[in-house]
Amino acid sequence: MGRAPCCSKVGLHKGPWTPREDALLTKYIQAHGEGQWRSLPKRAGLLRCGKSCRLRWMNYLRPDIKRGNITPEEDDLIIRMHSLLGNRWSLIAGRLPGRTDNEIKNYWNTHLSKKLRNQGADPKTQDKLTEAARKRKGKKKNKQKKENRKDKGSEKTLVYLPKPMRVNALSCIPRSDSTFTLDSNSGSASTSQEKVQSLEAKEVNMEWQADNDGDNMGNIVFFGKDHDLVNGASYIDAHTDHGTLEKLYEEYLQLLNVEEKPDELDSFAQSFLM
DNA sequence: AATGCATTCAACCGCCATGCG
DNA sequence: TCGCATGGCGGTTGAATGCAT
Repeated sequence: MGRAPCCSKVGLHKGPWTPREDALLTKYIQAHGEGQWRSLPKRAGLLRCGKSCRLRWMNYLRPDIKRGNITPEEDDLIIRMHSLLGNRWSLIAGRLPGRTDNEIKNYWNTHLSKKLRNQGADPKTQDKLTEAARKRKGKKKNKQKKENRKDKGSEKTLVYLPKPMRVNALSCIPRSDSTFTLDSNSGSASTSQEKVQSLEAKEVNMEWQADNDGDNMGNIVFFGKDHDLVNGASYIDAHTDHGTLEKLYEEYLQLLNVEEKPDELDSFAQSFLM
């Protein structure tokens, strides 16, 4: 006997959503907000699994979804982010406002992996963080690895975190008022230890102010709690998507510093992925 | 026009993490 | 500490569509 399914499958609709179902779901969420996915279908009058509702909303119906082709700049960023993060689609998506993890995953599988292959690169070997990601996931296959890591002792590798920004997939997408909060850590302590402690202690709420007169991403500026610029380098004044995306990627490179600090990569990955 | 193969992407599935009682 | 409910993630599937013959 396994675990009970997330919802009763009996009598539930499957497959493509109808416009009516979309309308019901959208209307309900607009009125009551997201969450309580398990009970949502019943309350919304939908014969769907809660997970299906959530997926439909997250990947398709949300008003802030950016439809349309992936731009070359996004394309480039996805490739490079993937080289750093591996198949962490939600994390990658979090850095591409308006894009969903599913969309990026599909785009990777259909376009980019092929593109890389054509260029003579192995799409799979790109992901330097895949191992760390797998460990985090704690899937059965890797449980032994996880145990081994435990056995190495409780010593926690210190991680140098210049100015990591934790941006989840949702928070990265501008709300209708174009202002939303990001979680970020601001690190300015002098030693690694202090940095980590400082980073853990400080949660700087940042606002992403994006003007609305153009695309989803216009000029973007990060502010600290008191609307001061955070850490100087966190200031992004990008007049193009590419500028913003490039900046984000540069930060990742800086954070990872893969070649020079290989031992720290995994720890960083862990902390970053938390 | 008909057929078969290739590609795309929305949706599903199973698993894991987290929060709560 | 344990078990359950729920949310979230990544891998996979399959229907729809495009394209070549």
